[in-house]
Amino acid sequence: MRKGNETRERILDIAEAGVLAKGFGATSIDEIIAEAGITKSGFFYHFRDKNELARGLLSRYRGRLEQLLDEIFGRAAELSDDPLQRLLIGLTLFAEHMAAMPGGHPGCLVATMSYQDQLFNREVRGMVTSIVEGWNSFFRAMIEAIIAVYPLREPIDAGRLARHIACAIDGGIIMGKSLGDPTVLPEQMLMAGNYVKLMFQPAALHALQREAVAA
Amino acid sequence: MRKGNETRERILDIAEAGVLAKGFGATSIDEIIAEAGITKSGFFYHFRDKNELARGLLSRYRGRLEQLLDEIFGRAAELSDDPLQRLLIGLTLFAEHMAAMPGGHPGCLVATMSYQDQLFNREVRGMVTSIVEGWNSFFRAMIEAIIAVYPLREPIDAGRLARHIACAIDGGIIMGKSLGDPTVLPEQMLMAGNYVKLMFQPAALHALQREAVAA
DNA sequence: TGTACATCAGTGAACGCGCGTTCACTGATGTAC
DNA sequence: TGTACATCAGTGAACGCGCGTTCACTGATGTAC
Repeated sequence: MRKGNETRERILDIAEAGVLAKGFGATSIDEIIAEAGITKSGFFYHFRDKNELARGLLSRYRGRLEQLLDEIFGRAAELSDDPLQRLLIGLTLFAEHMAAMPGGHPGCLVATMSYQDQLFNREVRGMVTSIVEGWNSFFRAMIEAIIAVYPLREPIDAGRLARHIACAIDGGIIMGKSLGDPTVLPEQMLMAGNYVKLMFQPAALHALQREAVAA
Repeated sequence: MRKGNETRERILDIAEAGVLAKGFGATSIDEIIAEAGITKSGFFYHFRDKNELARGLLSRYRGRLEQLLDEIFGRAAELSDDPLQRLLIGLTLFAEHMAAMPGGHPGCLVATMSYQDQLFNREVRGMVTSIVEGWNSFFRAMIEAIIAVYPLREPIDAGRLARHIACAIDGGIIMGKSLGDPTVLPEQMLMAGNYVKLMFQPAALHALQREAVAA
């Protein structure tokens, strides 16, 4: 019987929507089971307690995020060999993907949950931290690849720039939500890409500058 | 008797700490009054219900934020006449202010509350939106002042750039919280300043470029 | 192929606790005459 | 200056509801021999 897994996924879907709309604490088990059409004991068959629901939500979220990033930046890698172009194309595709979502991006589970972390046990809090770290190191690796190809006079701190991209995206999710404006997130993804471009393109201009000085 | 107002402020202080740590829904009135050393009825004397507590929290937060921005960017205005320098100096002072806070910045009330907005009535939700809009238009005004002084060939969208600064800061708050690293927020404030600098400084380089082409 | 047993995917009822809210009351301070 | 009344800043007890969790039980499917 595969029916159990299907119910589990349905519970997670309903819970995720609730958490994104109201926060984890305000999303009650009663509410979830009413929408899922099962009894409370049915819920506890799938999740031993509410912390395990949080874990389930986060691990599924992590998986989906990784898959999405792989798809999008994999496609970007097909379109260009240059690591700078790959990042820029990837961010553009990412922005288009978000813009195409009906009603805008649903919001970032991790952001919500990191604001309610007192509600969780140590294990769940550790998951939140490690997802954020993974998100950062994904962008960091891309930036280091760019640095390897575009040698610069002034060193660029890859960690800072990677965190900046991630922060702009997280901030874009929150602001989009606060303002009820789904265009903020894709716009800010493009802004982050433009920042990276500006940080690396001056290298070309500096070359021009040297020529001008020499002439 | 001024004692009432003092108690009200104490309630708000305690509630604010709770909301930043756990979210609004998870911060109970029982918990607040236990720490404040009053009874539950004492709480309801000051706030007719929990929505009014949210309103009180947000209006105090707005006032404090405005005051802080006035101080910091007022100081920046004393230090330079140039609108670009003012923004850069202001963001640097802001970053230093945040870095100096013991244990890092406590986090952004508005970000937390915008994720739990189903918990509030229409009035409170409107406050959240208007605070975010105010935050954006503050930076927007500064950027428009820069644009007025630094004429550019390609127009820069002041709204986007203003939102980018705000998003980077909000994202920095969240990421700092998730990672337990208080250096992320000041770092990202400086990164936002650097972005603005890069967007305006190429103007000088473009002039060089034209010369090089002409030569 | 039939029977015995195990596992899966739940049901139904009850639990105690903590939540936000209400209500009638009170003692200390402020104000009018 | 004294008295009457009003307002301020709360107290204390009770309310009903919704919450997460537990427990004994069950009927349908899968597996071993």
